[in-house]
Amino acid sequence: MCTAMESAFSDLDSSSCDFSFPHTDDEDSRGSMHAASPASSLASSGNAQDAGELQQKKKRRGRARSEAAIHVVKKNRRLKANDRERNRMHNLNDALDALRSVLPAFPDDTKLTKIETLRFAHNYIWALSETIRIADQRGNKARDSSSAVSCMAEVPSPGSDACSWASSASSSGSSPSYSSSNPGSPEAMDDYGFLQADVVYCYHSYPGVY
DNA sequence: TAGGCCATCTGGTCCT
DNA sequence: AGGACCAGATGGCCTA
Repeated sequence: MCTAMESAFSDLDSSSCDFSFPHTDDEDSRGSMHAASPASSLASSGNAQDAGELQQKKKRRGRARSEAAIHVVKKNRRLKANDRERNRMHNLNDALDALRSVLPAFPDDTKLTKIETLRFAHNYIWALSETIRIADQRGNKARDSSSAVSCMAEVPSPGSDACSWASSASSSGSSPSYSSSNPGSPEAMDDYGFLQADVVYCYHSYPGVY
């Protein structure tokens, strides 16, 4: 948006602050800067009052210049901070994209919003955890009864059709409600129509969310 | 046109 | 002092 402005300021540092000053008292006094030589000649003429005024002018000019320099330094710092903040948000968005990529996809290919991505991931992780837990339970039972258990990985792999798995997931469009309750509670999953207590999923593979 | 989502800017606070 | 993080403000874009 303000790249031109950024580039304009990006290579500014405190050492290069003598130009590009905003409008200041200094500017107003620049006219008198050029008129300084006559003034100095006046001072050298022995007029003590004029000499005092000249000193005052010099002081004012110096103060204005340093204020302007501070202003530019501050502006430069702000622009650098803006740049960092932009990068930080880009990184955050990249992480969100990475998260989206390992979540089951919806058939209509609508990109999940940020909040949806986080909530979906929250539920998805819970579902996978439940899968493991239930599979473990089944495994123990199977061992006890010496019968083989065939596991079907029903939890969709990343990028697969989430709706075949979470049938009602898209029923609320792209704005699924979110249960802030304990992820371990079944009602937390109901929003997406995920795992029900009587449904057994076998853990197949963990998506590589980082 | 209102509302939702998003990117960006900004100032404040905390941490190293 | 400078960077990271955060939350509020603002404006643009899109959709119902």
